[in-house]
Amino acid sequence: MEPGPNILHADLDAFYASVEQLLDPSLRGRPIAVGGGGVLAASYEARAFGVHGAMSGWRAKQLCPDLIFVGGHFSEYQRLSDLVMGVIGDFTPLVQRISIDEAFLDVSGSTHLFGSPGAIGAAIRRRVREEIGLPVSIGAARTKHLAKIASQVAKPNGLVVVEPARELEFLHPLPVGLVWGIGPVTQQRLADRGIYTIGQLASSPSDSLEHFLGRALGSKVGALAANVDHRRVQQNARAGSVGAQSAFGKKFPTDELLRAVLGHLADRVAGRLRAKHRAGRTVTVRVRFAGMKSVTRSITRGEPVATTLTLTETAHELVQRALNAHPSEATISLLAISVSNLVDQPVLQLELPILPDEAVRPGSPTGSARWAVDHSIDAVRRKFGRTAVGYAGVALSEHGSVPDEFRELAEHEL
DNA sequence: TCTGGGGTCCTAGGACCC
DNA sequence: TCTGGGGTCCTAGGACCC
Repeated sequence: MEPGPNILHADLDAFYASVEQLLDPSLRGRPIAVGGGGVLAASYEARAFGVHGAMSGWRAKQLCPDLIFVGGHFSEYQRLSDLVMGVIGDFTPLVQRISIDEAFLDVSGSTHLFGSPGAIGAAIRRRVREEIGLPVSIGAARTKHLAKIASQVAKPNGLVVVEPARELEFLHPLPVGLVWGIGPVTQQRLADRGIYTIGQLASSPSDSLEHFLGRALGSKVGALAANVDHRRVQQNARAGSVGAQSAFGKKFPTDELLRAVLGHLADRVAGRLRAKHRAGRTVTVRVRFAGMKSVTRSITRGEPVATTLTLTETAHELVQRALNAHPSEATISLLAISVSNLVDQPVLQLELPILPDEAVRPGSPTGSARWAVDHSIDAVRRKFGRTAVGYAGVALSEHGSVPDEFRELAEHEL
């Protein structure tokens, strides 16, 4: 007996923009973009004009002169997303939240209570629309991969159930770009070989697929074509890295610039690590040069890092290394810091005399003093907000055009 | 098409150990 | 002394996703 299409993928439609239209009824039915200088999210009315995320504001205005720009209501996004997840949680405890606007559900244990997967999908959509006021699209299938493709096909504001007997029939006419893991580069490579649909992909010899797609993607595609996707819906996986980046146009990498930007980035990253009671052994920096070419440098240490000063210093050394290796590049346009190889950093450890990242420099605080300073700053910020206090040259630096509240909340755009 | 920010996963080469 | 294979970790780059 065949298992039913018990995996659901729920995806909120144009999430940020839909929230803005919910909050301000005068925006409903009109082309809007969330963001100031650039478009972070566009309503479907705006997308009809070709406006999409990651587009500059003036370009969007060119395409759609009536476009209305609105600022973002960030805490509302999180609150409404939590409400939606709450509705979903009424139907099954097996929920894997992938991002602020997207989740997988396994309803195999719920069908005896709520009916078929299709009925559950319809009920979720109805409740989210009536109780919260947001459109959500849902795909249902036997596997996560297929359910996600189904929800993309269902957009906007639809429901698509892929019955097990009709999986290949559903899949084969669809464009290869819907396959998870096939982006613009691979899509172009496939197009060069005359492959545009998933059906064409499935019927090309698997060894040649692996040859030019790479083994990992090749076997993934093979598994999709053969409908053997064994990934389960998993609850709450923890992040494996924490990072931040800042783009600032072309600038000369003066020591002043490096200190200001890296200080700001390290402050964000280390603060988030501490908030999660985590620390990381590997520090990676990325430097992007004027021509969009970028390089990375990383170092892995014995002791995990979570203090702002140590992270700033480590990042500075790594960036210096990257710059030294490319003496012909005069200007840079982006800096990034990421910390990975994360370990738990129990609060208990804050009181031990020997503490992580004990790198000591003349005239600067020791490791334990750094922890103490960071935690005082964290505490004040929790009470009075981020800008209340910070390291000199960090709190007041205004590098990067994107306000901090916009960061961390990327919405997908298709 | 002039490009924002936070992540994941994979590959390949080299160092090092057994 | 030389050679070899396997495993693990680190580093750098790239593609992709939301």
